Amino acid sequence: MTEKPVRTGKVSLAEVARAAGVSKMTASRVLRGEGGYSDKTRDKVMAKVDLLGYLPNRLATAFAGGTTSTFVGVSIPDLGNEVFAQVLEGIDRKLGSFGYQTVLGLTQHTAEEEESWIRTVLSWQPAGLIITGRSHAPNAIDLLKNAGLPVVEIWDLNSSPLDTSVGINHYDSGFEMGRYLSGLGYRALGYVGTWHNTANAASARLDGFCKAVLDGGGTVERQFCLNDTASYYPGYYGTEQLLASGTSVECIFYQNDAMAFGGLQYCRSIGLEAPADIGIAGWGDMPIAAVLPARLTSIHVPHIRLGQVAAEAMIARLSGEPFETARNVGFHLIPGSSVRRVAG
Amino acid sequence: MTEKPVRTGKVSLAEVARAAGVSKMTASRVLRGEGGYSDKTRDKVMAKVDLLGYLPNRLATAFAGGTTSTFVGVSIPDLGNEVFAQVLEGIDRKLGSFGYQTVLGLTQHTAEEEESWIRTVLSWQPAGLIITGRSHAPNAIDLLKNAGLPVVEIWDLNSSPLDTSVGINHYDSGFEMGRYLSGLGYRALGYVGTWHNTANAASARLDGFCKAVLDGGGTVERQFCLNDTASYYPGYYGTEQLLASGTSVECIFYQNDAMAFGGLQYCRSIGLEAPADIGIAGWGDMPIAAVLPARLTSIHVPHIRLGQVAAEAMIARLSGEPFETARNVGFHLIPGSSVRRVAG
DNA sequence: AAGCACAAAGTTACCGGTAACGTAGATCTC
DNA sequence: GAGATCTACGTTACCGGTAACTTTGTGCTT
Repeated sequence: MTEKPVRTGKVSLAEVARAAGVSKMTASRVLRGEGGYSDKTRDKVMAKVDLLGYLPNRLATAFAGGTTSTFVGVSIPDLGNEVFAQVLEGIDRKLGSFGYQTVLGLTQHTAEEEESWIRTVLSWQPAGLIITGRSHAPNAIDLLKNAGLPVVEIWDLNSSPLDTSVGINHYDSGFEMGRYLSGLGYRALGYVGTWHNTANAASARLDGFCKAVLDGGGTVERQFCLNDTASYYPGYYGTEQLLASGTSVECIFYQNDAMAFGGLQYCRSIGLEAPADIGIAGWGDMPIAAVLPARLTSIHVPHIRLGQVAAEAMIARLSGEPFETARNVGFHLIPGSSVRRVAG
Repeated sequence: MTEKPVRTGKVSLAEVARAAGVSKMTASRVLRGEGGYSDKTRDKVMAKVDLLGYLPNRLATAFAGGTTSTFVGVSIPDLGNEVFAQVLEGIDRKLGSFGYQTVLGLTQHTAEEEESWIRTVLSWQPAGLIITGRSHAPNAIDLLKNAGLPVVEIWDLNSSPLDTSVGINHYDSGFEMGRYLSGLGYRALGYVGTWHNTANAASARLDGFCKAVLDGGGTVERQFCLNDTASYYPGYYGTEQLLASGTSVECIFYQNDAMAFGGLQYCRSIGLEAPADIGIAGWGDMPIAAVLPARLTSIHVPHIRLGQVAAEAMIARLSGEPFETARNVGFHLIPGSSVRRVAG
């Protein structure tokens, strides 16, 4: 049995200090580079750190100092929707580069899941929370207010947020799409999206869209896929349902590009081509749009950037630096060629 | 100035106990439902918990009891690749339902990022770690071994893992695709993927693929997109590069379905249709495949289930229950109609 | 050579819970 | 009715760090 040079199991600061022949406090100072020790002492301590494979216990540090942890709780509805995955990627990369860790929570689009997650994650004394959406359970709001930590609400811009909001105005983006399609002459419009029992950004888009279409004298036929992820197949299936409902539709607006692509494929499968036979509009300018032969009419949103800005907002709040109450990262309409001008 | 009923800021167990007129220990017992207190005492304590809005400090609990935390570190290369997003979703949902929290780490496909993340996350005393891939930095391996906690390596099945492995045999999946395409008569094959400076599952697939193709007397022309996310556009662009290289290629195997779709679109843009003019094969059976007019030849992998099983493995290890050293969740080839039988 | 400033340590107490053990009073047993 | 047992608590110590304070030693002034 040969003795291993590196110890298994936990090595505490006290053991390092004992091995180096100094006090815990001196070892602590060395490890934090705080100063107040000689070069010789530093070398002695660091040598033992390496030898013993010491890993600091951040739990103890966070707990002891009253200094907050480096956790940031991030809640996202689901990851099946590429858009949210990108936002999360933007957040985690930026947070990570500043030494913070993302504690993930998938809320499945329900306020109850969100509340329960908030309760749990708060009990871990996070530095702050980034949560998706602006509508929360009343209890959740109380929890967040009482916690007294930075809260960044993302996605749907909230001009009077709990703390800080980063996102875009989804209502406006829907409205702009509605106005654009109305302007092209479309009157009989359709909408295909998913439905979760929550007021969310997608429903805000739909509201804005309907307002613009109705203002223009048109109508909107809606089709929802219940409790589904806003991905390709629900777009395909939802379109089938919508077209089977009997009402004639000249142009369909989808919850996002993935659903729009699914819809495009369904239309093609029954011999309808866009934009000749039917108009197709998506939302989000998702990666797939870049490879389609005809540019998909959509709304461009800087997803990754949105995540990064949310993380920057969190870091600013944690450093005590100022940050706007509401930061709009903006969107713009991409006309595309999956719709066309039609006779009013 | 009206007094608010609910206190802001932190309320400690000691304060609750004092308010209820009992000792900290009794309050602690009530909160944990451990027994050893009267109904009257329970009610008194719970009333104060509600009144003061007490939230337990799990940091202190985890720190104190020596009981491990409920954090599970999960490292994933990136989220731009839908496949990983789905795996993560499977993991987080399952972990969450057992009361564990996911601490996310995006390693950007580099062993250095992974090592630095492992070091950081270990210092938070997680209950366990789920990490993607089987090749790690030597230091990272030491860290994991010394940490003495459950480690589940996912994605690329490892028959002699650090601890537990959950995944599929990527080499075999590539081999099977290679054999299938060879069997159809394809000899001049192409591969389009991304390249990161790490031995990863995708390169194992390519190795298996090449072996099978070479065994069948064929050749493989490779095209890599450096440091890119395996998504639609790199597939499009990589195909352009491959076809521009001059060598003639009858059929292209892609790193995944998203890239295959990108490739399909590029081919179409230059007048090549699959399977008539060129064969196209993907990998992963991603959501988009469900809405394409011609079934994409691919390898089906149960992504979400893989994540769930990984989480189950972790939970089993944490509960001290047995779990296989290596659990193969399996794959199967989907013949599809984006390839065809050709003259040998 | 006494006095002082400062560098380089060590000591003590504490963060918020929980394990382990102690104890007073009620109930049971024979 | 004395001892045994049980219930319902309270006390103490500790987890692994760090803040705040104290002590020791060294060199420099004057």
